[in-house]
Amino acid sequence: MIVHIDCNSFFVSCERAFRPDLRHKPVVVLSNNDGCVCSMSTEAKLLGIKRGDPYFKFKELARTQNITCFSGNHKLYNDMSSRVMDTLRSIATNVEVYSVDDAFIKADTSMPLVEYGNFIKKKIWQDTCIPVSVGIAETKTLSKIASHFAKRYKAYNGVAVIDTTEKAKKAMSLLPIENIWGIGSKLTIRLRQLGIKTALQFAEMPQTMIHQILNITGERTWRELNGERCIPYEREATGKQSITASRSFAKDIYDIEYLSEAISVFAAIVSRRLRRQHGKCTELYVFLETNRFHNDTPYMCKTERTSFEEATSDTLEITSAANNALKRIYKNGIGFKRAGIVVTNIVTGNTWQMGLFTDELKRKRSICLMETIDKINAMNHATELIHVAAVTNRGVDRYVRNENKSRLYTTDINDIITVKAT
DNA sequence: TCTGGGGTCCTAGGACCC
DNA sequence: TCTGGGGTCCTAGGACCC
Repeated sequence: MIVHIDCNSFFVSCERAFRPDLRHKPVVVLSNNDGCVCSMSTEAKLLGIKRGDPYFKFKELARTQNITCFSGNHKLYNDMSSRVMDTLRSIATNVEVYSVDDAFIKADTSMPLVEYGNFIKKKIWQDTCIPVSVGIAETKTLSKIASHFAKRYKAYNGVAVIDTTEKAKKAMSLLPIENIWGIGSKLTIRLRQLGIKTALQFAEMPQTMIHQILNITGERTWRELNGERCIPYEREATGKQSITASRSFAKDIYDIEYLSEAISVFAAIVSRRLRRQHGKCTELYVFLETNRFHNDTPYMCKTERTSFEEATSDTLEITSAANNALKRIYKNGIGFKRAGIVVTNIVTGNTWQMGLFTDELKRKRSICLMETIDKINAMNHATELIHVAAVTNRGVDRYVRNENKSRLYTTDINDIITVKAT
């Protein structure tokens, strides 16, 4: 059996772990730039707040209803996530970390399944103060459905097990298709046009029909609902195949100097992440985007691709290539709301294709320089001590709104929590 | 005034080859 | 006069996820 563990309102729960006074109160965590809702507590949901709602539209409601709003503090959430995953690893040997707030494990236990689920839930709460929902079923897709029910219906007390065909059918008959893992907005529209409304109706569609209207991914979902395991179980997280760094700005940016500085910060971020996974890239995309929500100006997204002759993770090389790409797509007089960098074609390990004219000495020096910079920067969590000259150490944050950020309770010694005796 | 960021996988269609 | 067909590889973009 496969166990799906899903943290409840994860970002909100991370904030609450250090602010127990906020339990049972409406809380939301906003996206970068205090843009829209990323995570909300049930109490906030009951007040009508939905995931993705823009902050400016409910700011007044937040004030009158005493909704606590946090800016995203992703360093904290990532650290809390790794604590949750560590607890899971102490329980099972085959943890698949699926995202920051959910994971799969294979049930390897003699315990009754509901008891096992409760044990996991309790242990994570003990270790991290993060509430989770646990779903157990034959396939990943069904275990996702189980955890969905565990989260939404109080009677389950956070643990739901689907271990018979009858239970699977019952659960699926109550689940709208758009809540199936793998069925997004486009497929929902198409399926609804065919009169398919519930997961059970979808699962009972004839295979010939599935072939006609779905691609291989959709078919896999259909098989999984019918109890056939076909989404592979990936225990070891492999390195990323692409790494992105991007931000929306608080206002439209017209100045190429500003953009260049942001792009240089992104270059440093992706280079560092590349080196952290012992990877090098050969391809780089730089993109600039105008505001999608302005009706008076046309939406525009310009992307420029660059490739490196030899795979690299050198900040200087990536920064310079990214800035050259920026110059090629920048247009004077256009205000850009978002910019970013993506590196792909990542090779990992010590073997990679060398360039024809590689300067061996230069390459060795570059590796040595990057190692040294990483070591020095690792000594200070708050700001980077060493960065490319064009970049201020305020990073991209100077263009980004971040008004209600909580402290780095778990990763910065200066932010560690103080306990008062009463 | 104000609407996120970081990923994966799949596929249609173009480029290219013989 | 008459102008192929089949295969592979690559890539941009779509769809989906959290």
